[in-house]
This record gives sequence, C-alpha cells and structure tokens, in this order.
Amino acid sequence: MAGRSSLSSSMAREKIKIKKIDNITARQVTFSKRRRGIFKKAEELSVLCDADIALIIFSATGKLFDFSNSRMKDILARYSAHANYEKKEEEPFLELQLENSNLAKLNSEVADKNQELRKLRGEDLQGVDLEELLQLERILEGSLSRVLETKMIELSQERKPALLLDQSDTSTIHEEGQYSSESITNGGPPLTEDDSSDTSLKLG
Amino acid sequence: MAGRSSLSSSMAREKIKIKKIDNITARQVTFSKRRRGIFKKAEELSVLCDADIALIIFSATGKLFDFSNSRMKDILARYSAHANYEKKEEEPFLELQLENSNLAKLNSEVADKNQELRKLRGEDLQGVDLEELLQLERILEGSLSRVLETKMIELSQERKPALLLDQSDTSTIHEEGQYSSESITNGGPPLTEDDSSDTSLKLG
DNA sequence: ACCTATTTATAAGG
DNA sequence: TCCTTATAAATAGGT
Repeated sequence: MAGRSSLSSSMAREKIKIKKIDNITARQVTFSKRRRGIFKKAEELSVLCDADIALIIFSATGKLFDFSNSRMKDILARYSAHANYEKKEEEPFLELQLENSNLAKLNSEVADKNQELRKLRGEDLQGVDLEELLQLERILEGSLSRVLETKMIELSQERKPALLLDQSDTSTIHEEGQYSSESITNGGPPLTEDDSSDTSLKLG
Repeated sequence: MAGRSSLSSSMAREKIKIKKIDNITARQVTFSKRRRGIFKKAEELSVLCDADIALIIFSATGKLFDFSNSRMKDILARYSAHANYEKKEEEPFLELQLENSNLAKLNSEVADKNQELRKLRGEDLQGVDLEELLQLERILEGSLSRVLETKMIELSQERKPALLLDQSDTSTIHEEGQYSSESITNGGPPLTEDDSSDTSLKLG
C-alpha cells in the first residue's frame, strides 16, 4: 500500500523508519539497547550453530564495542586469509596482516575527514556538483538552526542566576572515551574447538 | 528460574535452549535464518545510530559471511589500532608494535576530526559553550553563503536538471564453493555519497 | 532503569 | 530454500 518496499522494520510502540535517528539522546538510547540485542544474537548464533563470530562496533562517538566467541585475532586472521584467497590475483587484502596498511588507512581517513570538513566550511566547493551543493545546503541549514537553538538555550540559562545550588553537572555529555572499549568474549566451546593455549602470534 | 544466568531465550513455536543444535539439518536451517536476522540487525544499528560495524561469521562448515557498513578493512584497521592502544603493555595485537604511537596519534586525530564534523553538522552541541557556539554560527553562515553562491553560479551555467540521486545499497554477494563468502557492504562518505564504484571488494 | 504495547524474529512443519 | 503460523524476543516511547 504505502509506497516503499518494506524498508520499515523494527520494534514496538511504534514502527520506526530505518534512518539515522536525529535526536542525540534517543540515538544513544537506541544504540545501547540494540547493541545489547545484537551482541546477544551473536552469542546465541555462535552457540546454537557452532559458528565463529567477530562483531566489532564503533559508536558514532568512536567508542569501541566488540564480541567474539573465540579469540578475535584468530577470526580476523581467518577472515584475512579468506579475503586474500578470494582476491589473491589482486592485491593482498590485509596484507600479511593489517600492519602497515593501518597507517596508510588512517592517513587517508584523516585526509577524507579533512576534505569533508573543508566542504562543510565552504572552503572547497570547486568541483562540487549541484546535487551535492543542495545536500550541503540542507546540512548547513539544519546545523545552523540547531546551533542557534542551542545558543538561545544557553543564553536564557546564563541570564538566570543559578536558582538551585550548583548541581555538579546536570547534563554531562557522554564521556566520549576515545579509547575506552567494552568487550565480551567467550572462550572455549564444549565440543570442538580445542583451543590450545598459545601465546604465539601467527600473524606477525 | 532456571539455574544459570538466563540461558533460556529465543523465538517461537517453542522456546529452545541456547545450546549447540545436534541435528545437522536443523542447525543449518537455524544458521541461515539467524544469520539473516543478525545481518539485518547490524545494518539497522549502523543506520539508526551512525555506527561503524564489522560482522564476520564463519559457519561450522567454514563458510564465510560478513557485513560491514563501511569498508571492512577500515574498520578492522581501526579495531587493530584500538586494540593495540589498549594493550600495548601486553602483546601487540594484530600489529607489530612498530607504529603504535603513530597509530594512536592518527587514531585520536580521526576521533577529533569526527567530533569536529559532528559539531559542524550540529549533531553534538551539548556541552559546547557559548563562545564556541557563536564561532560555529559564524562558520556555518559563511559556509552557507558560499554554498549558495556556488549553487547560483552553477545554476546559471548548467541547465541540467538535477538528476535523481539513487542510493542503491551496494550489497555484494558472492558464492563460490568452499571458500565462498557473502558480503554486504553499504558504504560511503556521509557527505558525498558516491559509492557507485565497485561491486566487489576493492581493497587497498 | 523499568514498563508494556507493538513490532520482529523465528521454531516447527509443509 | 521458501511459506505459514504460533509464540518468544526485541524494543520505541513513556515514566
């Protein structure tokens, strides 16, 4: 009936559209809930079907969460091997490992981010086509309105003398631990997997 | 109340115990269904919450399935950097310890850029003080005016109607016997959204 | 964090 | 693997 193919989906109280959640608080709440959900699903799948799973999640704020039913590095090594096998004709995937590609990768990532920043600052609009300009315009307008709104809120708060005592910090933003991470790792499956404890890194 | 921590769980018609499924056929059927389910969950989470996700699954028979909302390699590199940073005291994770400091540095640089991008998009304004808000406002207004100016120029020069931008989800599925793998990859820079290029894993 | 009305996911069976 | 159906889980919105 409605136009779209079933792009909808989700849960309860109300069906939501699978589109980035605008409200930051709501997004974080949903992130927490769904993160727990998917980790649980990952664990169940690994147990029920004797599968090896690696699940890595970086939140929008850069926080890391990961799950693996066996040693993460083993699974990534297997993945790397597979990837290499599939495209051995071309360039080796994760190389022998991920090693030096990390630097290059991160470097180009920084470069990409910088270009995005320049565009958002209107500094690099030369080769930008109309479509992207319109998109940029929408983004900037939305951003500006949110900035103005936030400014108004802060201005109105600043005016008032502190009513109550200074509550330490009402709305402490999420920590944004740049390097914090939460990991869930289950070790040895009962039947198969004889995980001979090795400290040797086969990757290096 | 069963004894352990909630080991019960699951789905329908009958509650099943989360334990390896003995019947091979049943296990494969469940694997297929749940695999699809978790991939869907992963994609939804990445879209809803703007998270970067890597999900790698090896079936009991060794078949590989993977999902990533951006380039798998990028995420694994980030993961590696994180892991190295966190446990640099111990064994170097997937990395030779050579570039630890550089990696950490770059990684935090990426985090910084991301935060700056979020601010410019008006997504992360909680905790931003008035002064910075005003600065943001100036930047955005300047940017917006340059975008508008550029748009006007292009409009006057090109008469092309804006073509529809179709965002087809780049999902790739390959199957090839023993080493087949299924990959679903959605990707693309937030701004540009030009992920047209490849239908296959392009590494590098 | 907890509640709960709804939407999803999915175990069985065809 | 797909379809259907009954039931278990996950979860959006609100408190």
